Amino acid sequence: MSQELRRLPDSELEVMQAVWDLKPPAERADIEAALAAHGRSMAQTTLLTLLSRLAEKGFIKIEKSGRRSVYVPLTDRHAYQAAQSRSFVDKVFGGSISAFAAALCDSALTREEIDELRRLLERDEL
Amino acid sequence: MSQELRRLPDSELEVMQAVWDLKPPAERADIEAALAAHGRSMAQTTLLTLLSRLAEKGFIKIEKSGRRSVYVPLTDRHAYQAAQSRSFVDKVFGGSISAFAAALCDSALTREEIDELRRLLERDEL
DNA sequence: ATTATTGTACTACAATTGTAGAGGAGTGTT
DNA sequence: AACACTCCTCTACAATTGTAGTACAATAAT
Repeated sequence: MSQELRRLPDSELEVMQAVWDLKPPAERADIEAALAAHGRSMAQTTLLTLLSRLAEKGFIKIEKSGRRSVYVPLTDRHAYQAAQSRSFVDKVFGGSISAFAAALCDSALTREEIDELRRLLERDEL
Repeated sequence: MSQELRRLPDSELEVMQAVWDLKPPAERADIEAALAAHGRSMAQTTLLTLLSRLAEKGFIKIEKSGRRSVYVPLTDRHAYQAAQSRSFVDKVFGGSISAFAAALCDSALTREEIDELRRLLERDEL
């Protein structure tokens, strides 16, 4: 399964998010559009470089579909998010949940977001 | 105040955490010990390099105290934690609190930690 | 004084990250 | 067929990051 799910650098993560957002047989143009929709633009070759790095890291698989290539995610977004969340709390808060909670309340999240988070955590608790 | 509080690379963050942990006139040996206490060891010169990088980035100030140098934090740990939390939720969850909550419940935190977090958020909500 | 020890500043270097140009292989156009 | 347009693979390169050796200054030990 998820051997390590190492942290992806910002640019690669942005591309990966686009790949996860799209329905699997995603082509370069689709990914480009998805990124653009988020106000993120880069040279085509830059995007292709990032995609090959993601493939090297085992996050996606690049399949040849004639001339074109299609990019298929090999990792689970939720698994990645969970792993990174754990590692984030450990690295930034030394694993302290109370410090984490304090930061969220402090200024990381708005009051509305905190309310929402609390509600969601309660619901999931059932 | 907090101009940007850019994300620190892992190694620098570990050192910064040690500096934050110690009472302000921290000497290299203290920081070294604090790191060791967390099972983290590195060559003295490596530590010094990281400290100067932290100084370059404005996170600490290096003061000469005779032969020795003392390392003083210039940034607030809580501000850093809050800023990084916000940026983490944005980058990893696209700003979605519900996705964030799901990840925490999923496997990022243990059930006990989730309980604790929920309790803390509720209390802070008052 | 002479030498050993300590503490820090510099220099070094490979790996990673962000970005993109150059160039070759198909495809569509005329 | 010849040219233009696409798309992708390679190569490139500066900045950042992780780590540490060298070298020099000051202090302590003999």
